[in-house]
Amino acid sequence: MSNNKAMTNQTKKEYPKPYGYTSDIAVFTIVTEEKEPYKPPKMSLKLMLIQRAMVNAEGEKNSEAGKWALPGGFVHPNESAFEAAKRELEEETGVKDIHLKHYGVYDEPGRDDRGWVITNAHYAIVPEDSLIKRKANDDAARVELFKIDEIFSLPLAFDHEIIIRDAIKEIKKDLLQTTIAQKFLPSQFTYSELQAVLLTVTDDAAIKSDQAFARKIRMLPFIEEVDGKTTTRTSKKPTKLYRFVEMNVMKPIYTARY
Amino acid sequence: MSNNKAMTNQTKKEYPKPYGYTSDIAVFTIVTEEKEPYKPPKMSLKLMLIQRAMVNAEGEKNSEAGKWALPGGFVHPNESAFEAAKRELEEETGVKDIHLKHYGVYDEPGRDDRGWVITNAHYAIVPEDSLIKRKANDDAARVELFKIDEIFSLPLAFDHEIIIRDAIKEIKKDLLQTTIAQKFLPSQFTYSELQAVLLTVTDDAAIKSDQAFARKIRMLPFIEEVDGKTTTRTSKKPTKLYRFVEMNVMKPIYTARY
DNA sequence: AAAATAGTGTCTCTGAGACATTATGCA
DNA sequence: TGCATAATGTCTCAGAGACACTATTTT
Repeated sequence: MSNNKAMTNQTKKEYPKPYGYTSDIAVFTIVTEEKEPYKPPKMSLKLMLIQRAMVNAEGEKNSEAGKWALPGGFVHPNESAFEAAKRELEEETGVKDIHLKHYGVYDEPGRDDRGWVITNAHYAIVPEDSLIKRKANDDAARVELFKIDEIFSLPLAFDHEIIIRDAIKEIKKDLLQTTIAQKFLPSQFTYSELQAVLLTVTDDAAIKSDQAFARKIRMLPFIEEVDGKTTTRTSKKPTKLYRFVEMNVMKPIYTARY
Repeated sequence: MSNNKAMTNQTKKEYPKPYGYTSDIAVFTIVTEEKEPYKPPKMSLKLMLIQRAMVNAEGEKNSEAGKWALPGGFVHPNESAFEAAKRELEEETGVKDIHLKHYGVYDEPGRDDRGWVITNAHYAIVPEDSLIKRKANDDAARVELFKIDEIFSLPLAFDHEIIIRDAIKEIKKDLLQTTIAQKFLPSQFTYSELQAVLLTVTDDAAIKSDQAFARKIRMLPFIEEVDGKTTTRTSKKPTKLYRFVEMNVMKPIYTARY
């Protein structure tokens, strides 16, 4: 705000106010598909969706009943949308200190039939087990984890299709361009575990190749070897463990390698 | 939105509605500081700010009077915040088809003394000359272009300090990580012109070095040589011209060079 | 011994970076 | 001629990528 003209207009004209202000959260987890002993994991990126009830508390037919939607809710006036997302996520999953990122605003007129409702979209990364717990807590609403390629054959509520598409784009970008992959991993991990996470969103040959990736990981400035410690959880041969180092990574594309 | 519980709560409880919904725009331009014939340009990134009037149309003292602020205004109910930003920018500068990007939402309770006002922040990239034109059009409000390092010694209105800090961070990131640098350049440009744009936001040795950059530009997949054409606007020796190629760039940091 | 994953040795090739040199055309 | 900018030649070095091979441990 705060253009002079807009300001003076506003104080007399009283522009219409939005009807509602909400927060939605795309809750992602990476599930380990096959985990046999001494095997590197096969992982798969999944999104949590909630099926809307057929009727509301008054027994009236719910809008968008039966369709799948992102968890979320109204922002309280004493909090920001980000705080609301954090609160709602905690109510849903019982997990605190979760990686949460705002990635978009959806305010197209007509996107919600209840009126002018603005929503802030966030994505969250949660460990698989906290979602399983949640599911047990609340069997009233149907909660499911879906693989990325299953989602768009479901009936989705409101404009959640586009919100979910954007969430997927965002998390894929962030997984490859930032160090958030660590949020899906134990604090100490093997090269093949990091590789499995990255392979959920990329086909890049340099990441696919085991040897190439095992070599590469040691020269990444934001990853360091955990001295001496090994694990056998991914192979029979004891394997080196790595950890992320706190660091801001920012390589210009103009100096990258192609 | 659309958690079942939140939904039913809301339809009876009528959560408080925001008082206002606004759009702010951080308008950036890159001005050519010295331009002698046959010289590569020295460029500098600047941000447009508006000084708030002392009194409003009713003659009352304006809130945050005299302080510097981003242009912006209230979102109309028949448009999105992005459209509002586009409209307001056009009203300000008279320029259409401008690069505009949403980068943040500011909704902390108490950020605006008029009440619960949510603002969407965008940044825009406009050619230098359109801002000069605008300045001439409207001498009622003081409009100035400031260098990045001058901004934070100014008195800034509302929470615009943090909004501007984020804008600068965002545009710096985008300049180095995407191909938006082209928005500051003519459609055909020399290596030293692109270099000058990038040097407004980075010190990277590989970009600073003339020879290194001149070589590098030819192997960037998203830039191609304009065959045969040359210009002498940056040197006495005729210089090759380049253009951007439409392309999605996305190199994982895990395969970058360090 | 067989199987499976981790990790290294080695070779080739590309490109980064540094430095020197050449090319061009104005003043 | 002198100068400034553009562009190339050349050398060295690091690392990518491919392939083969070794290492470790379980069954």
